[in-house]
Formats: sequence, structure tokens, C-alpha cells
Amino acid sequence: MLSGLNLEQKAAVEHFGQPLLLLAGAGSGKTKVLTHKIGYLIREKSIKPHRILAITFTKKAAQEMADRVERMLAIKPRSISTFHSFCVRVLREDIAALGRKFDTKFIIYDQTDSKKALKDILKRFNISPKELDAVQKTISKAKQAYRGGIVEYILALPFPQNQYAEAANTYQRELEQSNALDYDDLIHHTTHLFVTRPEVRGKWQDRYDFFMVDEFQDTNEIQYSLIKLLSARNRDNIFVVGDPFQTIYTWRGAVPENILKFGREFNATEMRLEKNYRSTRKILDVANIVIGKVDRIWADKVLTLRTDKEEEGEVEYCKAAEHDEENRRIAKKIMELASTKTRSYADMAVLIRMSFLSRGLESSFMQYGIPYEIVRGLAFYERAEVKDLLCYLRLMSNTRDRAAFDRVVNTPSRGIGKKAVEVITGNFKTDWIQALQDAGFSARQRVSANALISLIMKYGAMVEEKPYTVLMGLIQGLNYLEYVKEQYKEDHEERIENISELCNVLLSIETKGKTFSEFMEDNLLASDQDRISMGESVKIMTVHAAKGLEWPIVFLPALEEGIFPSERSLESGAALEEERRLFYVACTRAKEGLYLSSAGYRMKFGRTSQMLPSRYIGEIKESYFSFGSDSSSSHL
DNA sequence: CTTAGGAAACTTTTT
DNA sequence: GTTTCCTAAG
Repeated sequence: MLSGLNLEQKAAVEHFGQPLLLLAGAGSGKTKVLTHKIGYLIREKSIKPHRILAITFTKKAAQEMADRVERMLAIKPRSISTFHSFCVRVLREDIAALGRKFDTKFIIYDQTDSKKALKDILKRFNISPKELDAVQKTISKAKQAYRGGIVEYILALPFPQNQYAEAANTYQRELEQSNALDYDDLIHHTTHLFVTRPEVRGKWQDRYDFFMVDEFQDTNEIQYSLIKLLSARNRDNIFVVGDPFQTIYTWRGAVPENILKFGREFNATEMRLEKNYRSTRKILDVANIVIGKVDRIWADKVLTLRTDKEEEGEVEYCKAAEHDEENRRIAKKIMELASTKTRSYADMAVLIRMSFLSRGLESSFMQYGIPYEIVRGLAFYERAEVKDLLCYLRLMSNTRDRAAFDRVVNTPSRGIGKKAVEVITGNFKTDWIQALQDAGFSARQRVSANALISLIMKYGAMVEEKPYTVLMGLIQGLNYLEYVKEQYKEDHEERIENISELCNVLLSIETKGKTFSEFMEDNLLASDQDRISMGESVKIMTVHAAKGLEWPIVFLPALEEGIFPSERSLESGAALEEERRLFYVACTRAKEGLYLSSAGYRMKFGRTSQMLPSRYIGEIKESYFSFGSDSSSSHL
């Protein structure tokens, strides 16, 4: 269990009997430690595999850990999951104990669903839609803080946030009515359950003997509380891993100080991994230069990455006149590297600060015939035609789902517009079928409403088990393909392609015997990383999505003030610190080659504006090398 | 209630 | 350059 580990890694694996805080730098082999630790606990400490709860940041990380453990021990560990999927597991079992309208078939609202719902509510409360993001953020903050009631928490905030309390309350009631939870609710309601229902808490506490949390710097306040609650009966059997310098999620509530808090409150032993096994020397030098200056509270936690690698590796910076040229140069470099036989396209990734940057890269890669793949969120499931159809299935599966109802009720148009929907909403008692039945309509609307009702009722009973069959019937019943041809004249072929792809996906779900709800849940809890294919292609993705991953060759384009660091971060010191950490994360993804670049001019909102090279370039140049000032491309 | 057309707003980062 | 919003005619 200890073979192939260095001294520090070994010490962390063998440590037992007291909480352990492991500060693990980028590429220092922390996944190795985590998996060997699981193996060690099972083999040496006779802890049952399913009694070890390991929390990771993404499903992909969980999957990878589970695979490695399985290869090592031929045992499939069942309790490696993300915070969100762990909470889903708890709630599927015990949500009734909350004493609300939810039942175990609750659904999860994604960002779009919850934004739509909230937008509607804001109208009713005469709050400007401009404040939508602020309201959503406030609600999220209230849920993450977990100080009793959400409404009370918001009321206690300063103006104008305290004005959002009523809207927040309505939002929560609507979610409940829809049997729906948003991402924050998953964790909030679970914690609430554990706090208020000792018997539920006790049951879950007793299920586990050992706790592990990865990426601890990215936990938020409520996740910390949740872990503390869960481990209360086994306070010594907890192991957390983190790196304060890879904190890149404070904007969504991550509290890196949780690392310090954990050290204090759990009286944890602290260990470090500073030896880097990933990157060559030049790459680490660059990363260390940029991360050099950090907040004082972290002064004694600084990890300086070291390597024994003989190879120097390559770091290059290239300044192009404008973004098209930059993209062309990247494409050329990729072609050049790929032609050497030692490199394949799959060895390379382009990491970007903002997703719109992928467009230019995409068109230049297309021109050069470079196989590429843009890794991004739910793109496919967000296509209008795909979402329409899925919302029909959602509504069949859960006739309380308001977001699905709103989308479906008049798509394709059936004469039930805004006014009519208001009438229906006023009639809502138990579910949308009932509301449709009870609404007073004109004769024509009655006919369409009844058609919709019978369509939903016809398939309602079988949608879970036979989603593909239902989808096919639905497309027929709605004459949906005709509607798409009519509605989207220009690109209807592509859209029909998408629908056909959706059919394929649901067919495979149906053949595998998975239910529709399981399929939806999988998708909603998946991370960007879960959508990366193994294919022979250059991956283009955001730096955030690349966290925890590595490639031999990494390109970092658009290193310009206003892009990286981003425009919005320029006003705040804390935000700039986070940009710096993000840049550090980006650099440390590379094993052998790191290609930095910027452009002098870039298109923004369809206008060309002048750009200055990022401050990070300046810092690297200054402390690293003599640099031909006119040369457009330099080796470091 | 629907549709078409033009204006306005818009880009961080995501489980 | 693209998506969303708004208005007015049918």
C-alpha cells in the first residue's frame, strides 16, 4: 500500500488517530495519497470500503479515485462523491423528514431554471430585472451561510439586499411547489435536516467511520458545517487535502480560510507535499514567480514547488498584432508539434479565461484542419429544441415542475399566451394538469389545453422507464419536426440533427435500464470535466474547467489586461489575488511545454480595442530573463 | 395571441 | 458579433 510513495506521501497515508490537514501543491501527487489512504484504511485498519466517505470537487475526480482504488484492491468503493451528489443521496432517502411539500422524487433546477423562475417573481415584486443577478447571489449567499431561515438572513442584510427577502421567500415557495431544489438547496436542506432532526443526523453519522475531503480550499461555509456535523462522532478520523493557492472559487462562496479553521477546530496535524512530479523546471519557475506574492495570512503556508526533473521544458511567449494572428500562430504551433510523432493532438490543451475566446480559436483550428473539442457546460442540453423536448418529459415525470410547464405550455404555440398562463397559474393547486383542467378558457384554448393534458397523461406513466419511446411518440404527437422546420428556417437541419442526437442518448438510457430522472440528475450534477472525451483532439476549455487536469503541452492565449486578469477583477484587491491564483493554476497544468501569448488588438462587442499584455507577462519577463524587446516570440 | 423587425444589452469563472 | 428585449401591426 505504501510502494511508490515518497516519504511525505507515506507519512500522510500512514497517519492515523488524529485529524490530518495535508497542504498539497499542484502536481504533488495528492490523488495518489488519497487513493492509497483509502487502500491503507481498508487493508491495515480494517475499515469497510463503504464506511469511508470521500468528498471530491467534481464527479470526474470521484470517478478517477474510485477507478484507481478498484485497480489497486479490486474493490469498488461506493462512497466517493461530490458534496452535491452526497446530499442528493441523503435527501432521496430522508427529505420527508423536512416536513415540507417535497417528496423523494424531487428534481434539481439548474441555473437557467432558477433564473427564469426568479425573473418572473421579480416582475411581480416590481424589482428591476437588472437586479436579477444581485438577487440570485443574495439568495445563494443566504443558503450558503446557513444561519437559520433564509428570509431572516436576508432581512438582516444592509440595503438594498434586505429588499429581496419577499422575493426570496416566494422563490423558495415556488421551488417547493414544484418539488424542485436548486444547487444551493441540495446542501442547505441537507444541513438543515441534520441540524433539526437528530435521528436523521445520527443515522448518517453512523454510516461512516472515516471522512476525506479533497480541494478543501474550495469548500464554502455550509459545506464546512456539513462535514463537521457528519464527522462529529468520529472527529479523529478525518483527512482533508487542500492548497490555498489554488483557490479559484471564492466568487461562488468558497472560503479558503476553512483550511485554517479546520486546523484550529479539529486540532489537526499539518503536513505538506511540495515536490512536484508534473512539470519541468521552467514551467515551475514561471508558476512560482507569479504566485510569489500572497496574502499575509497565508505566509506560513506558502508551498514552493520543486522538481527533480532533468528536462528544462519549454516556456514561450508570443505577442501577436491582433487576435486572428494570435490564433493562427497557435494553430501553426500545434501543427508543428503534432507533426513530430512524439506528440499527438490529445497531448495539447488551450486554456482560456473566458469562454467567448473559444470562437476565434475554433475558426482558426477549422481552417488548419486541427481536430479540436470545445469543452463547455450543458451546451447541447441548452439548445432550444433539446430543452423543449426534455421539458415535456420533465413535466410528464413531475407534473408539479413549473419551469418545465412554463416552457412547454405554448411551445409550439397553441394559443395559450401570457394572459392564459396567468389564469392557469392562479388555478394551481396540486399540479399543472389540474391547473390546466380548472382554468376558465375560451373554447379554442380549451381544445388546445385538453390536447396538451391528454398528451402528458398518455405518457406520464411510462416516461421514467421508456424515455426514448415517449420521446418518439411526443415528436409525432406534437408534429415537432414540422414545427422546427417552420420556426427555424435557416438552420433547421442542424436542429433536427440535435433532436436525433437526443433520441440516441435517450435510447441508450432506455436500453441500459436507467430511468429518465436518473439521466437528468446525472447531467445536472456532472461537471465540465465529465464532458471531456478521450478523443484524439486538442481540448479548448476555461482555466476553471481545467483544474486538477494536466497535459504535456498547454497554451494560454489572450494574456491581456482586462482578459486575464479580467476587467471586473481590476477594481478589487481580493479579486486580483484570485486572478493570480487562477493564472498559477493555469501554468501548473503543463508538463513539458507552456505557450503564453497575447494580442495587441482584440475584438470586443464587435469592436476592435487595443490591449496591453497582462501584468503576469511583465512579472515573468522582469524576474526571469533578458528579452529581445522587439522580438515577437521569445524563449524563456 | 402571434410575428417580425429593430434596438439594446451583453461576456467572467460553475456544482 | 450575438442574443435578448420591446413594440406595433396582423
